[in-house]
Amino acid sequence: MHQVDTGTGSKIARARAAAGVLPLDQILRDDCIRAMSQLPDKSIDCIFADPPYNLQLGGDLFRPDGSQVDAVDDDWDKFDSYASYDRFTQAWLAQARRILKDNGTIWVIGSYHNIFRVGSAIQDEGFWILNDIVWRKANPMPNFKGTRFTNAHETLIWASKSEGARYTFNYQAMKALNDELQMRSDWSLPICSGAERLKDDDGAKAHPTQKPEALLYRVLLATTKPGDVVLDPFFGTGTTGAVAKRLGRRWIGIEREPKYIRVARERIAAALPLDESAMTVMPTKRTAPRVPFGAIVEAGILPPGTVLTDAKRRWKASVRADSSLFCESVEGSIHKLGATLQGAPSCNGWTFWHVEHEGRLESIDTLRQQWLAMQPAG
Amino acid sequence: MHQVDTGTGSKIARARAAAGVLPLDQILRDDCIRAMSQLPDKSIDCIFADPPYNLQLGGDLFRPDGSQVDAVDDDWDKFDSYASYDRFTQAWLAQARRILKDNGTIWVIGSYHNIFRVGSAIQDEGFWILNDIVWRKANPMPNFKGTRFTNAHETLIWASKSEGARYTFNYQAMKALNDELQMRSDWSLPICSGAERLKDDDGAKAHPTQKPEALLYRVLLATTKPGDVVLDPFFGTGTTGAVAKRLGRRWIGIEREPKYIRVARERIAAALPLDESAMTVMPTKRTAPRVPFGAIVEAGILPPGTVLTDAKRRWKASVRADSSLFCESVEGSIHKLGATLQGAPSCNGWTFWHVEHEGRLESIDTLRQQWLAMQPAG
DNA sequence: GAGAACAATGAATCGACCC
DNA sequence: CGGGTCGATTCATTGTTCT
Repeated sequence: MHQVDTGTGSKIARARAAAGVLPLDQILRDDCIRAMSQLPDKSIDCIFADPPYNLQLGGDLFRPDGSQVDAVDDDWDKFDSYASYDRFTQAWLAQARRILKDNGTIWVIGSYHNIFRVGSAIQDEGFWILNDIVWRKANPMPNFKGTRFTNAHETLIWASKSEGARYTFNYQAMKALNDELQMRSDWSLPICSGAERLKDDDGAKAHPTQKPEALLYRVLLATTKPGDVVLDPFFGTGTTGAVAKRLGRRWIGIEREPKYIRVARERIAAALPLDESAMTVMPTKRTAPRVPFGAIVEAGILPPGTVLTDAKRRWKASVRADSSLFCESVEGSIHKLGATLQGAPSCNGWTFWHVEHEGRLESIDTLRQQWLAMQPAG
Repeated sequence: MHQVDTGTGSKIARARAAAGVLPLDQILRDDCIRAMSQLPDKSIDCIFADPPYNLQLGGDLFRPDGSQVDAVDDDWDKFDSYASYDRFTQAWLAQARRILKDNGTIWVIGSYHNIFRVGSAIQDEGFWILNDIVWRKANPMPNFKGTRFTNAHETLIWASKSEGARYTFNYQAMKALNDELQMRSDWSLPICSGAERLKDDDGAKAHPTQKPEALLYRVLLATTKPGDVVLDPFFGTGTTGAVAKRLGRRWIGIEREPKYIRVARERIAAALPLDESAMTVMPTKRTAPRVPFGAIVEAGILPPGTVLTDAKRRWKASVRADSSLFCESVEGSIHKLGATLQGAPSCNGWTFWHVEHEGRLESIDTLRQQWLAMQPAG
């Protein structure tokens, strides 16, 4: 039997759960599968799950400046094999499915390490995938060794219990949140840092994978109603609980680590429910789109092989397939090469380089304007 | 035996394939599994696959009892259907793996309908996922009913054949394409439309899921070298072939539908290869020729006794005749001493050490460039 | 006190080559 | 295979210290 960790009243809560009454707004200190197994059938409106990713990291990783990356090396993320991870996934999803209401939905977040296993298991359990959502990280950690693309996103799966289910989707709320445009399946949000990031007494991060509240805010606002019961079987430091409380949803958290529970309990106690009016607005920072010169080349506006020149035709350079320029034996980006040729510390390649067009020179910055005008909004 | 569909010379090409010579720059009109099964082991540098996600196709080929399945079959529930799709996926991935070179990589694109099955199968076959890439569609089709988030992206998986493989990744080229910032795992590109979208004589789109050339452009530029052999087992109307030809890569396409083959062949014939100079990309510095520091000293560019310092002049070290450095009681190579002094695990001595030149500090890396420029070609 | 410079850090499957 | 050496490699944001 799980232990209801509410500080007071845990025996009462346990008895209630056994009697089919939900332990609302509480953290259950237990293994998630065992804790879920004690909750009644079809009693939960929405499940948000952030399971271990099974990262399978190798040795230590150092930044170019020599500092070491603080990796996720916790025991809870270690599995012997894909098969063992799959068994774990199937087991907790089966319980999740049992306790979910027929019109409830489930969210699971993961990365390429685990999300394909999780997605397959969700389908195999009979859930019906409604969307996969990409959380595009505004400020991801770079790839320090230059060996791959910067791993700049995580994936969420949103699924109903079955194909025909009548799930909750607050279409208008999402549209309002997105400047009256339909909310898309890619969400650009910063990672959790700064004041929001929970710290231990010694200043170290309290949990290695704390999710931003803005992410949960959007999830719960989109797919639950006020008063709905939201369960998070991998509660950690309680982002789901804090946001649920703010949005006037009921919540249940399951977490094994007393350390995380302590932090979560304090945090949620301090969270203030929002006014009804405040619930519809959540300022999201918008960043102006940066146009890489490469986009102009990829789009075929300025094909590789095109010759560029400066305004006074002192230098000529050719565009290459990767949008770098070369001029005799020198090469580099539009900015770098412009700087090198002039012997300047820096150079705005957009205004420096020109292309012959109808007999006269045209700055490539005008091409950038054209390209921007061609782009659909969003 | 597949049929080599080149218009002329198909018998010759078939004979060559059987003899272990690849049917380069050709479309094989055949089922993809059978066609791949006739290609030699470890012969392909890169595979790009856009497998179908309509589940009938899996059933069409792999229903357990061998019978044919129509588009809609009530007896054919979704679990049988997933199993069938998984068998199909496993079968073509196994062939793909066999014909892929040990240092080759595979790309697969899909949506939430199939990508989780495919990703799991990729891992189960022993491939090692390097990245998952999100193609963020700049102009997706809206969700007309307002029942879900606008499905505004597709997912690509990029994987090497095994964990330790030395795959091709043109890091600097990608960085150049993204205005000197690391290329991220989310790519914002418009969907294929307008003049690029291939049409039948009656004006209908020639293929339902034609991919934009810009997507393949980035894929091939990032993870293949000129002359590499790229295989597309679901060739469709030949986007992979057209871009491969443009970028100076060899290609092999496999496609069953004569209608698509006809369109693809015309399209690729019309594609123009880039000049070799335009095809060149920023070199990865890891493959640049190595210059021993001793050569700089021997050449008299930096005579023994010269004093070097780091950029912030925190340390001073003297060059000895054997090109080692010493600083007080410590000594070592330019790299080792830099690491030791900083207390870092490693250090690039070329960029760490500087020399006073005309009143300002100059990195010894510029001396390396000078020395390289002095050397006779070859 | 304002602003500049510096330091810290985030779910990461993060090198190549010779002996 | 292990061990040693060369030497390639980071972006956005937040917080702290210095001028």
